[in-house]
Amino acid sequence: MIKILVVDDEPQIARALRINLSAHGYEVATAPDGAQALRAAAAFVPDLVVLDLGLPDMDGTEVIAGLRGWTSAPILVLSGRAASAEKIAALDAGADDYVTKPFDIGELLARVRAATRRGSAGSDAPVTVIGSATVDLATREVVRDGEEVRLTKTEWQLLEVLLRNPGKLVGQRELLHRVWGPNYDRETNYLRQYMAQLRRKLEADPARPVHLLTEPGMGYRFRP
Amino acid sequence: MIKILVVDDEPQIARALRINLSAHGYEVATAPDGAQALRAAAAFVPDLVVLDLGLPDMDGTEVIAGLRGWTSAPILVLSGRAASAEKIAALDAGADDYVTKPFDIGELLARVRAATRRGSAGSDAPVTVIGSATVDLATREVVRDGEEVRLTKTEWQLLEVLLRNPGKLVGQRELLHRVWGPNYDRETNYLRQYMAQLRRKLEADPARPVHLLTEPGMGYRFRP
DNA sequence: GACACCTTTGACGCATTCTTGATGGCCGAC
DNA sequence: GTCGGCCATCAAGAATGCGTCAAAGGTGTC
Repeated sequence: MIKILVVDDEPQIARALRINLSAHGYEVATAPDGAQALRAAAAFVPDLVVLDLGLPDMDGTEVIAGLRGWTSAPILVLSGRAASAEKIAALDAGADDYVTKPFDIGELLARVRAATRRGSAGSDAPVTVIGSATVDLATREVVRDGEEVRLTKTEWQLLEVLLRNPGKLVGQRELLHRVWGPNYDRETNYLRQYMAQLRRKLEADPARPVHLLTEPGMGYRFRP
Repeated sequence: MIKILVVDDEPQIARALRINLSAHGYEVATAPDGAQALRAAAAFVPDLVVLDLGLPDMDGTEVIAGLRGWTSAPILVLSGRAASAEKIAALDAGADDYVTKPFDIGELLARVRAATRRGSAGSDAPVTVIGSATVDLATREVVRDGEEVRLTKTEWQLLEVLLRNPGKLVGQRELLHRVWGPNYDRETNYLRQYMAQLRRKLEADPARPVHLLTEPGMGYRFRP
């Protein structure tokens, strides 16, 4: 299910959005201010963020920057201000769309559809092959030599980040941030522990990995 | 260069858009109606389409459908009609954004940036060629004569600073500052050590570098 | 409450990398 | 011609980071 994080300090709007989005099959979480939004995003890992710019504690562009530091999920900005300068600042900070209040809920839903459609169409490769194993990120299933392989929640999260960036080096800080949250940036021993488990479950020779590679001092890389 | 196709039947608007987009470094083609737009898109293969919905010959959604049949380039719709139903129809037909006229040109440019940023995020290739080696800063990969070359963290940091300033002289103090931090401004021996390693790994003849050049007493320079 | 499973921590051997020192070549200054 | 500064190269010890094993909390289930 597509996960959406709604950030708005006005309870009525947040509630209305939650109801409408839920009714259309999205999984919704809400946050009332910038700090909680960043924390919720780290825990919830949304596929899209609906962000009200008029938050009490932080500037909207700061929240965008905080999100863009580790996620590329679409950000749809809501704002009462229609000034072009505001829109430009938000879009250039990393937002994907900008809607001025009052907004039509149908239009907002259409923009959400447009944003998620693009996000999932481009880089979604639901099934990945790692040696003799087949990983399906959509159904959360791993089959290896005909046998089903069980992965824990943490193992899935870690594997998913790597698989969604095929061939690309993913920094250890980024991995820790996206799997364990912002407060675990230094716990590289977690990475060692879980990478070893993934290799044991997926690689033909766990001691000599071919697809889940270590880049010492920097991070890890999935090579197709 | 990023290519944009502008589709508008009003010559003034088409001209204004062409001038503004060209001034910002885009390559622009224009088409005055739907039929020519589809033909121009096939020939021009744009990275983004700015599409006016009020075309004389075809309905806007038809044009969108015609484009979506074979390209996933972002489509940014312009329209004089602000009705939500229109917007929803266009977005669900495959458009990525919808701007109502009259529009602010700065905002349009920001939306163009946002759309192209997302599109190019996946396939952006900031690859640099050093002799027979190919350096990809995004994926942190170096391939030389078909073989993969491994660089350490420090080597990457040093190389990245040089590659991001192609042709430019980078002072030794700046290099030391950016790679090792503010307390190493005088340790020029580090630079010698690591420049030698980089040349050994990248240059055809490490003793006679062609791309990673020393400027005695000043710093180093990457020549493409 | 007992059990199984997952997560979190700690410790150790090992390989690689970083740091440091020493040597020799090139070039301009004197 | 000699000297001193700057650079390239080589060769160590020191430090860091990784993989692995093992075991202590935590959590949910039966």
